[in-house]
Amino acid sequence: MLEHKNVLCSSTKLQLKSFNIFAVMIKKYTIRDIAEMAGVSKGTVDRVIHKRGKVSETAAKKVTTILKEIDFKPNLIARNLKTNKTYHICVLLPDPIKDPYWIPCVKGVNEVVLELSHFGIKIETSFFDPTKSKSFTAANLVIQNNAPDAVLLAPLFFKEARIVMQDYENLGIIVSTFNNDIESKAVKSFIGQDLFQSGRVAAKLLHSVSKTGDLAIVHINEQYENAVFMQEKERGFKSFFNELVSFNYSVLQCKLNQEDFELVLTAFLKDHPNLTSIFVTTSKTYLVADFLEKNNHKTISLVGYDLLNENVTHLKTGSIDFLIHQNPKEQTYIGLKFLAEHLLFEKEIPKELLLPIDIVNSENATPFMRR
Amino acid sequence: MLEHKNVLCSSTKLQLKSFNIFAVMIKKYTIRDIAEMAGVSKGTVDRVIHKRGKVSETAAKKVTTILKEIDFKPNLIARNLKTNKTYHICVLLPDPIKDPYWIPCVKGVNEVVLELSHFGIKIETSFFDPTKSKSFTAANLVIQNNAPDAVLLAPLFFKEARIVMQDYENLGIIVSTFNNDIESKAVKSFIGQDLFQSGRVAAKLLHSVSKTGDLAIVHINEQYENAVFMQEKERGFKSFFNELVSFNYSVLQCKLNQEDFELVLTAFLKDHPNLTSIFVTTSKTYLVADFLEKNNHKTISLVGYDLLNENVTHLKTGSIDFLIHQNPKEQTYIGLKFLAEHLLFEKEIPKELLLPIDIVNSENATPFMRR
DNA sequence: AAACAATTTGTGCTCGAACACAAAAATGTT
DNA sequence: AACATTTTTGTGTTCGAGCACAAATTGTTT
Repeated sequence: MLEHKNVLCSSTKLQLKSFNIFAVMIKKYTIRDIAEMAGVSKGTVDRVIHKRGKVSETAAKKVTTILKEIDFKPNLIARNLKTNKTYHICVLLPDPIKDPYWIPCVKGVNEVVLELSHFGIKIETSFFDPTKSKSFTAANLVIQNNAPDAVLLAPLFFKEARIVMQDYENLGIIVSTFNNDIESKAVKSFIGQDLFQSGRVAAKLLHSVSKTGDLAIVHINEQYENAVFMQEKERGFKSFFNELVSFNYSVLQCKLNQEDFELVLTAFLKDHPNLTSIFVTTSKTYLVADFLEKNNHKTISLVGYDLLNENVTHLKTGSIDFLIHQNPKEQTYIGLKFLAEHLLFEKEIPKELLLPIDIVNSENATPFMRR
Repeated sequence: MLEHKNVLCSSTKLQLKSFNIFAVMIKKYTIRDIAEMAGVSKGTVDRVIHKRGKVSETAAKKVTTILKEIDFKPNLIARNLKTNKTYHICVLLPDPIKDPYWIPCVKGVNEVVLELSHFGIKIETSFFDPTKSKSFTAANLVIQNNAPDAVLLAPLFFKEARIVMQDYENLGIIVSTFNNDIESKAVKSFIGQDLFQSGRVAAKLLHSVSKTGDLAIVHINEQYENAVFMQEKERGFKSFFNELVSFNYSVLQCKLNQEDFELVLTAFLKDHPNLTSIFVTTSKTYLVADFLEKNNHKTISLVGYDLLNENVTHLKTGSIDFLIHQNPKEQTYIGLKFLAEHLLFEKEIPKELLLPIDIVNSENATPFMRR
């Protein structure tokens, strides 16, 4: 049924000489066709295709030859109609109430649900507390008891996630991850961004905004979640300036918590009067922006992460220069769709898909948020 | 078959109390079910659904009531299997040999072809000369003679496109456009970017790189193609600086052709020694970058369009500061997929979809190009 | 060679919607 | 009332793959 003709027109002259580059008019073979060609019944062909055995060697050989020869692709529509099977996928997300970064993921899930509504796909979403690794482990236990066909999750806790992955593998449950790569061969697929490169993007942005003065990398709430992943961004950020010839300013580091925030940051800024740029490695960028705005540090450039409403507000008033969009919705959408299509149509899932690192300023924020 | 359960866990305590927010376990009704419920035969139900007539008022009413009550959705898999119809879509692109900007579009088309390979969709691509409006018109004539079910095209020539659209409408052929919006109600759908906003993004980028000095908008090869669309970018660009309080530099304009390029640009730069920023409104940005590099104008910031290899090279050497990615591949992909899903599954197509305006610097270019 | 078991092969029904055609009911004509 | 005509309704087959079960073939034992 797949047909794709490519017609080129030699457009130097007005007259259109259209000819085919490749005219794929693939004859659609059915199991019955193959049966006839091989001189057997469709039952036999079916047995060969599904390796159900109970086929004599001679018959098997005849059928396999023809199968290969014509590159037989079964009609998935018909298969789907017959089997009428419902696949079960669980999605595990950090609770969006605790961290609004994850809100768009729910939308991504819903989009897949809508798109695949004619097919037998049951999707169940559950949440864990992004500040508590035990909540993550417990949530995975619940899912494992549900025995779904596949799972999509954001493995916020590196160590715990790697352990949990083993259980899934033993249970024969396919797992895809997104947002954070835990580099486990037990995961089928990872959808996310290159965090090292993401740090380099931030570095380049700050460097193009201001060429002089010291820079600071700010980590917020590093004790929970994401520690490994923040470091990756830091490494990328530093690598950019290391490669920069004739760069003679400092790249500093500053760790903040939401509790002692103001105190520590005030002290830090006092210690480093030459500071012109700040890179915040999390979506909590607005906290720093709030602070800079209140304390009238208008000259400091700021780059951070994610299109939370608070961040975008600061982007528009100018207290944040750029945001890097990690596109959690798209990550979820793609990860889930891959799983569904794998179950339904036996599509191959890429081991890793790195999405583009989106740069956002005051003028292009809206369409990203609307999507 | 559509099922989506949402399980929330009150994650303040470790114990997971999971409960359903909405458990959509939609009972899948078949035509036969409805027939039974209405006390008629499946043939009658079928006639009602397809408005084939030949049904008594009483029977029709009974069926319609139930149909509405349970919000009946026919099994599209079964329908597709039965009808076994092949839909025909034509894609018309500017010849990528004449303008490499369009190369990614072909990849976008191929992706749809692959994804929908199990369904009856025949896609035919043809090209026209982007420098000759007559070539565009002629190509559309060829397509109209082919009588496809739907057409996706990039209407580079505003006036000619609006005329051609009428013919399609009269022939009952669905047309979607991408890249350029010709604002005709004869087109089913437009996929693209907000060009006005795109100009504003460029303005903001140049403003964050250098706060002082005059700026120039450079149009290249305006006589062919795109004139209307370049102006839209210009308007956006200017609007940004008009809104900027205490901005007292000039926003100049400069029109170039590939023939007299060096001469005119040399003269222009001599005339405006305070120039610090250039905005090129087309993918030919590399021409300006080449010039600036050769003539040692290192201090001038440059923002332009599209991830052509030549442009990206300049991005990495630093002679282009930012590129705006118009994402032609994604535009084609989405436009085509919408059409296919509309034909196959009667999905609604949005009248307009504006994709995000992607900002690209030296550090995030690669993943955009790989996709 | 008959009787039986084991293996191989073929047939026919199913999934749900579409549609052709046959059957039945309603209406019209004499 | 008898028959023709039109309108309405019901039945059965099809699409292609999957699978249960029946039929046919081969092999083994006495």
